[in-house]
Formats: sequence, C-alpha cells, structure tokens
Amino acid sequence: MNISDVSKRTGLPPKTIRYYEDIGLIRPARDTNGYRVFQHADTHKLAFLGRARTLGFSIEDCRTLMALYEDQERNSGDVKRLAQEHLARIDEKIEQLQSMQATLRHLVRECAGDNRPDCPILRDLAQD
Amino acid sequence: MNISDVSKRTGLPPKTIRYYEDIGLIRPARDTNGYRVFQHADTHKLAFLGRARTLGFSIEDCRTLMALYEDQERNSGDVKRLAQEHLARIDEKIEQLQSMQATLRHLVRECAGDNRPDCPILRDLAQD
DNA sequence: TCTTGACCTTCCAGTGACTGGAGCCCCTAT
DNA sequence: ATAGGGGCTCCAGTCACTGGAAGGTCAAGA
Repeated sequence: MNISDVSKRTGLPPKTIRYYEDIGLIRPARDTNGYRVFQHADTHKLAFLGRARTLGFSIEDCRTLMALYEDQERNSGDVKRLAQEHLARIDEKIEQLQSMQATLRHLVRECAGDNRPDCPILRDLAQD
Repeated sequence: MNISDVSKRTGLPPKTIRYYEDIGLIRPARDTNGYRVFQHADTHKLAFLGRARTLGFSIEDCRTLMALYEDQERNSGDVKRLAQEHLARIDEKIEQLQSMQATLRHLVRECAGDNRPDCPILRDLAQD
C-alpha cells in the first residue's frame, strides 16, 4: 500500500504519516523506487496512534502507549497511570476554559454591541 | 521603572515583556544605558494584555483589542464580535475536551491497573 | 578603587505537532 | 512523447513564549 491509501484508511494526512516515520513511531518498508510500502501492521499502528491522538495523548505518550501495547509482559497499571495523568491534565484544562467561558459570557452579555464606544469588555480588561 | 519592577507589577515575565515589545505591542522608552524605561502607560498596557491573555485571547486578538481600546471612536459592536468569536472557539474546545474526558474516564474505570497485561485502554486504542 | 552579584541587553535556538511549499522523481494512460 | 497525479526530501513557518549564552551596567561593601 502507498501512503495515500493508508491516509484514506487511517484518516491521517500523508504529511503526518511521514512525520510519524521521521520521529520513529513507525518504520514502513521501502520499494525499490523509494516509495514507502505499508504493511497491515503499519496501518494498524497508525490507526492506534490516530485514536490515541484523538484522545489528546501527546506524541510522547503515544510512543509509550505503543511500547506498552507491544510489550506482552506489560502491567496494565502502567497504562492506567498514564491515562489517569492525562485525564488529570484534561480536567485541569477544562476548568481553565470554563473559567474563561464564564467571564467572557458575562462580559459579552453586558456589552451592548452597538456603534457607541462604551464597552464593558474593554473596561474590564483595563481595570486596575 | 525597570523591567523587573514591571514584571512584578503585571505578573508577566521579563522575557514576555521583551517579546511584546519585539512584536510591537508596546514601545517603552530607553534610558541612556539602553535599559527599557516603563511609564505608567506601558504598565497599564501590559496589564491589559495580561488580562486579555488570561481570558485566552490570541496575541493578534490582543493587538486588535488594544487598538479598539485606544480608539475613542470605536464601536462596542466590534469588541463584542471579537469576544463572541473567541467565546465560540472556547465552547468548541471545551466540548472536544469533555468528549475526551468521558472516553478516558470510562476506560480508566474499566482498567484493573494491576500487574497483569490485560488492558481495556489498549484494547480500545487497538480496535479495528 | 576594586570587586561582587544582581541587574540589564541582544541574539539564537528550541518547544509540539504538524503544515505548506519548492523542486525533483516516478508511474500510468493517452 | 507528454500530461497528470502520485511519490520523495528538505526547509521554513505556525504560536507564544522560554532557555541560555555572551556581554554591558549599576550599587553596595571591603
């Protein structure tokens, strides 16, 4: 399989697939013409990586998850810890964003949004 | 005032303040020795920028907000639109993160997290 | 006066995870 | 023979800083 086929199957752009090879997440074989040749195992790995990225795991986390996935002797505890740490970061981010959301909602509601210069949003940003 | 004083007052690191000058958000005066000299107006601007950044506005949004703030002829509608667009992006991000959160919470709950290799998290990532 | 240490300066490189583009090669169909 | 749609590599840019090197400046103490 060529890169564009894999791209269609996994939903990952060709650029991203090449990038993943670049940083050592996959090692597809090469044809005599230099083209990458993807076996099923490569596609499977890429799909795995795509799903992990969708869940927000960092590339380094993905690397670790792949290694654990391929390690038959792994402890599920290691996987769980990684996921929990990631979850905690997500929880934190959501809280931050919700705090911004609350403030912004309030300010937007207060602002007339007309052609006059008076603006509670700017007043809030400029407060001492 | 020197940069470290302004840093203490605004909570912005000196590096960030220099960066903001670099990209033209502020134009502090210079002493004969080359040191930046911050007037009250500069500090005020930096505080404004710091608060806008805290609300998650991009640097380019901050630039626009500053311009609107300094424009006595502005329409509050322009400010409101900017804030609403930003708010919409935040809403979207929160939704994305909440979806990840839900999936991860579920997976983490399912995973024994012991010294055995069996792991629902990896099974989920590896599913076809 | 000299020295020490805390400032300040500029400039360069790195972060994460791609993405766009240039310039080139290859393959297939007409 | 050529046209087009692939593929390849390499370089630069994104965003908003941040770290570090190399060097100039200032105030206080010996």
